[in-house]
Amino acid sequence: MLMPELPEVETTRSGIEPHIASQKIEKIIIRDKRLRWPIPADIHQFEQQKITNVARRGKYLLLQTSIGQLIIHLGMSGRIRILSEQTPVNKHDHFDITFNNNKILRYTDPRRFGAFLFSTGNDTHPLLATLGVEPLEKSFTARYLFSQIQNKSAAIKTIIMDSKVVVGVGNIYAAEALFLAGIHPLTPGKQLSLKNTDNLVKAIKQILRLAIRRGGTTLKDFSNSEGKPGYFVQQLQVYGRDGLPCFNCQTLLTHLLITQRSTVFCAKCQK
DNA sequence: CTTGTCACCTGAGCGC
DNA sequence: TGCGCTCAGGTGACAA
Repeated sequence: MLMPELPEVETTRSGIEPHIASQKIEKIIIRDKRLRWPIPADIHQFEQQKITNVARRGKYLLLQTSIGQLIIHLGMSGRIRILSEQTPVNKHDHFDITFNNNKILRYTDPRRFGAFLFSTGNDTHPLLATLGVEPLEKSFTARYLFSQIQNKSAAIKTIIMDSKVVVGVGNIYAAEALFLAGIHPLTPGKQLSLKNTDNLVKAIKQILRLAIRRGGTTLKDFSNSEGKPGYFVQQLQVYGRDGLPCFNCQTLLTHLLITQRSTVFCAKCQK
């Protein structure tokens, strides 16, 4: 099973949007408040509020209303489904948001690394305040990333996974983007040329867009009770392929730990 | 400021 | 059949 990265979160966002946009929250049912942070008791103030927008910032899902927004993070094993009200509750179903159209948004998360929080008024939640740029927006340019890596000796893989620099690039797509760009994951940030930085930015955008397109087709059953995540596995070039031949040059792929994260790359294609 | 390390949590997969 | 071990990983907290 793979973790929800930005493409999976975006696919979830676009999948739930038609079911809950403009709907009124009837009730918030909390079965286990012990997520990464305890679910705040006063989150119930969002009951009777209408969802005005279903947005995403990085890997955070934002259910917006006129009094503020509900913030959902899927962590590593979180999943959201839209179900009918009588669907039986299973282990790890930690909260429901019920709507006046008789649908419920059910959050399931075995590892409880996710979050269910909120902010009110015009406040920016502290978790969202320090986030960097969205990788798929125009503001994520070669020049921007180049300026961010100038004084950094950290591995480029670590830098692109830093949410203060750019959001939504997790371990899987970081490895894939570096392969696509032909860049060695350990390259110190400051050593990247502007040209290589440009290649990397393009690779990140390309890999995320492709994954979102895939998700759009393979995840579309997320709203039924099976809710099987259909990820991007069949497209992965390096992630999880340690010791297997590079699809490009047949060299056996190399495994490395970079800041405690498993990293696979091709020593021949990535310099 | 940067950089590195750890904790949180549970299920899957494996060796024995 | 089942026990115990390791691994997976987003991200905040904290140390250096």
